[in-house]
Amino acid sequence: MTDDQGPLVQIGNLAKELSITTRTIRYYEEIGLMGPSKRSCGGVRSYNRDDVLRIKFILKLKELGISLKEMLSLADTFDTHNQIFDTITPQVLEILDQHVGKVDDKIARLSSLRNDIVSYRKRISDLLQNQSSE
Amino acid sequence: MTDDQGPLVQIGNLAKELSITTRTIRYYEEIGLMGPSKRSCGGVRSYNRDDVLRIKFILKLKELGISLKEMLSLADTFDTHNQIFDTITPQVLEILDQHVGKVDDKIARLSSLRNDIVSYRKRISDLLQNQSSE
DNA sequence: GGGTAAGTTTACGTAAAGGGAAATCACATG
DNA sequence: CATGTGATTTCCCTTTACGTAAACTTACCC
Repeated sequence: MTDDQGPLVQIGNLAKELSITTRTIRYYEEIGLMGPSKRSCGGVRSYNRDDVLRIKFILKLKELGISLKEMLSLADTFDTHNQIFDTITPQVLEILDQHVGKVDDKIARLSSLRNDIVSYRKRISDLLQNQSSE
Repeated sequence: MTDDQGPLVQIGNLAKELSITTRTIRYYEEIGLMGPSKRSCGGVRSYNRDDVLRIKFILKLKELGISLKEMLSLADTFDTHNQIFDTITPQVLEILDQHVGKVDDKIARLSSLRNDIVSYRKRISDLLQNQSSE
């Protein structure tokens, strides 16, 4: 195990690099998504390459619509094993699959909603026609 | 104009009839979607046929995914004219059209999201395959 | 040693659409 | 009259993912 995990970066620069705010990073730590970050003597947070990978992974899942809460249920597995792409992946695959299902549901609901709107629109529109011809 | 708008109904019965809670009805009044309801001497709300129609209309729009805020922008027109299906409909049609557009957008975004998830899933899955064969 | 940029914690605020509880009031009936 | 049921107002609570402010400390530069 190497304690030297590459260059350390501070929260501000990391946030800038990832186009998020420092608040977001601290929040992820706050809710337990990140585990306590290493601090310098003065208490300033610093992040190594693995930490950065982890945040990027979180952001990726978020982008795919996975909620932070859902990620938290994965966090345990995250933490028992430091290796992200080993023990974690099967569970992630499962979550992703579930999520595809959810997305499909949403799409179906929206399509049906679209039909409802269009047919309701037609009803109103017809009503308007009849009124103006009276 | 007839002041006699049919039978008056109280909030509890109305709520039951529409399968919503009394809180919801009061809430719609609270945010200005309904206008102040007529009160009996004691201050008890009562609703006539037009009020009921209006709430039903609101619920219908809500079912179609129109937010209460969007409805509020219509509320002015609602209020200047008592006739719902006369002056109001063109605006409603417009909102509905906009809404179909929004729904289409959402569907498109979800479809693209679906692709992202599936391809990300594949990447992880491949990674897992390679690792286990090493 | 002074200035200031960036870090820290703590804690409250936000949007949406109401839910739920408390305390008081209205109305009908035995 | 007492009681029970339903209505009334008012206020805080909920969820999600942070934003924002206050008050303070650290880090860095000249």
